[in-house]
Amino acid sequence: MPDKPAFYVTTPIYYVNDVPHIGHAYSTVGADALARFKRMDGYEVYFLTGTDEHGQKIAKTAQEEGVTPLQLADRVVERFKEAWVKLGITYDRFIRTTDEDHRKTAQAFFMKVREAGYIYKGQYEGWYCLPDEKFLLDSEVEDGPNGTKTCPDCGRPVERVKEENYFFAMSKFQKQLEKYLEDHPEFLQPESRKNELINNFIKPGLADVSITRSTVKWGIPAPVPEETVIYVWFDALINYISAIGWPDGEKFKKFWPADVHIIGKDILRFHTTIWPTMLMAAGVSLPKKVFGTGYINKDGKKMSKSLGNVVDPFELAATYGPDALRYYLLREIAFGLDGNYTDEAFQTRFNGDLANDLGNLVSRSLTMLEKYFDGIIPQVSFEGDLESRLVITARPYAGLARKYMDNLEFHNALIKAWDLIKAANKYIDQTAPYKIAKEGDAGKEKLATVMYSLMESLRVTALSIAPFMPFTATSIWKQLGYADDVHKHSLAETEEWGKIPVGQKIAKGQALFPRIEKKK
RNA sequence: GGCGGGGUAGCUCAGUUGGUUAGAGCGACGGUCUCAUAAUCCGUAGGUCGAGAGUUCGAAUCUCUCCCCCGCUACCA
Repeated sequence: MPDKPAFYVTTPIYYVNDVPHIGHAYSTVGADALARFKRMDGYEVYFLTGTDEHGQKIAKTAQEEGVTPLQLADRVVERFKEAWVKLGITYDRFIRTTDEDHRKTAQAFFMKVREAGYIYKGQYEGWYCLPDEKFLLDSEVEDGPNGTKTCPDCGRPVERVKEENYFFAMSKFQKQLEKYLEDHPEFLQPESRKNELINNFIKPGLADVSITRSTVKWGIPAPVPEETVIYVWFDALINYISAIGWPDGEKFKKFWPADVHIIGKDILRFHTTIWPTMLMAAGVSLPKKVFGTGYINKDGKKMSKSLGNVVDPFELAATYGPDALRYYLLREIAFGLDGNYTDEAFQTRFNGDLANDLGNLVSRSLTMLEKYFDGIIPQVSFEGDLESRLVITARPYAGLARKYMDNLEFHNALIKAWDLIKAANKYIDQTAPYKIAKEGDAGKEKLATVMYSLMESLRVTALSIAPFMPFTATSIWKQLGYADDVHKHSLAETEEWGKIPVGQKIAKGQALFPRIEKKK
């Protein structure tokens, strides 16, 4: 078997201090659509997701709940895994930063960077709140009376302390990083965030970062004589290579460098400063692309627990189906921009695009095939202009979708997939098979052509939407009478016309997307 | 304050390197078919392209000034 080209996509590893929410669902669904698309397009894909489990916050939350940090993490991890099953996420590995191989790799990576001379001992200076046993940043402390500083949590005065820590000499990679960004314009995406990052963080100068914490206990022990743990970010970022067996695992050799790290815009910074310079320090090549997604607002406002306007994606998926949620996220919002969720927009997308356009097309087409040909796909007898128009609509999809998917423009790929759906609805109107049917035997050949063309349209549609709406694609595929798995088929098959087997018996099912009755 | 991104039909947005009457979807209005989830399909809607000035034979698209909105400016993940 010839070697397939490799494709490696990652999501962020989610911090287990919070249960899965729509932001997690968004980036993960996007990564999944991309992974599925690439698989269908002939790539050997490795799709990584997981959880980030170390750090002071986790330790604190666990303590408050009277469990160990690991117990807390175990519980939240289950929530994530369940969530991803429900949304049809096809990850290859769910990595946890508490996994043994990750811990070892993180330590080895630390050693490697240290041996390379980029880790040194230094003084970390900052504010410390003694009662809370907590380090605070300059930006976190608040002004107290007489020029003193106070703790934002408890209001008590903080003191200036020094801690001996290990530092990563990020500043040494200033020039190298700037050059890399210049030479690789596609590295930092979306474009709109690029200057923001470069001007704010990179050009002003990279500062060395303290990468050990002796006051934090919950973390990976640093491979140094002192008792101290590796700073969570240094630990977490390494997941992308520990998951595939850096430095000499087979998977690492095959899949690294990653094709794209999909992340939230809030952590774009870490992925375009610390991460690339860490890799430079260790002599590892850099990922090809880092893509920051936007936030999803509710009714134009930031979602927050205090506002009580948090949208539960899993409730939506349970009510309207996982594909309705996936479709909304990928079609309504341009990946990379901030998006908005409203019940109205969801309903409009659902009824308009899914129920009326797609669901109804499947329904009306299969019903007619049952009525006119007992559900058996007839031999096509001729092809006219109207049929050619369907073919012409279907054929360019694969090429355009490849281009869009490489730029993570999911919404554009979906718009193109809908071209055929719309064209097929129009085709029915233009050919009016229900009228031909009344002509009896005289129109039989013509009717066969129309019905065959419709089945072909559905076949191509099922393949086109499979990466985005896997459950729906499977349902259409089965209704078309196929016994195998639509997801095992290839994107290239959308470019061919006339593949659905004559004589195949369809099996019409229930409505794919029952219309949502208007509220209010 | 600094840096960045935007202001285009009622709403959400497209508008490549400046070039004929500025586009799509949704909504609205009118019409049509009847296979279908009262779905589809067709037509209509006329927005000073934030404001002003400039460059040009010609600008939504380039330059300048101004107004408004948003994001980033944290060794928290």
